Amino acid sequence: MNTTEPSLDELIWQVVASIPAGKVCTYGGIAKLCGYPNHARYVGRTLKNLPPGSALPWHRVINSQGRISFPESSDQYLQQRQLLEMENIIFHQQRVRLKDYLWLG
DNA sequence: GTTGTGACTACCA
DNA sequence: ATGGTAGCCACAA
Repeated sequence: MNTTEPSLDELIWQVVASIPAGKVCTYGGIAKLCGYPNHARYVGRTLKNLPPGSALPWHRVINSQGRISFPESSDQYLQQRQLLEMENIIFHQQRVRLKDYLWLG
């Protein structure tokens, strides 16, 4: 039997893909929208497993503190921050104001 | 089966 | 604000 039911990964991809430019969502927020409120870490793992050339706007996913979940010294941090700033998202020190940019679905 | 780990979060001092 | 901690759950070794 081939269940046409989408896997959790596919669900996550779909939700992430629907985050509008200039907005962000948290890992927990993605999980919640997928119907799995306690799977924030799974969202992170799914994004980590994305192929390099993926068209998914993975950079619009940040943590609940409004911070990028990479060490500040890493290339990944810089890349994600740059992509977000390119969408007119403003960083105050090392964080963005979720109040201004959070996408609620 | 157990253990350690992680692109997480909420809570508390 | 900042740092520590417990809870969380799928996965790899």
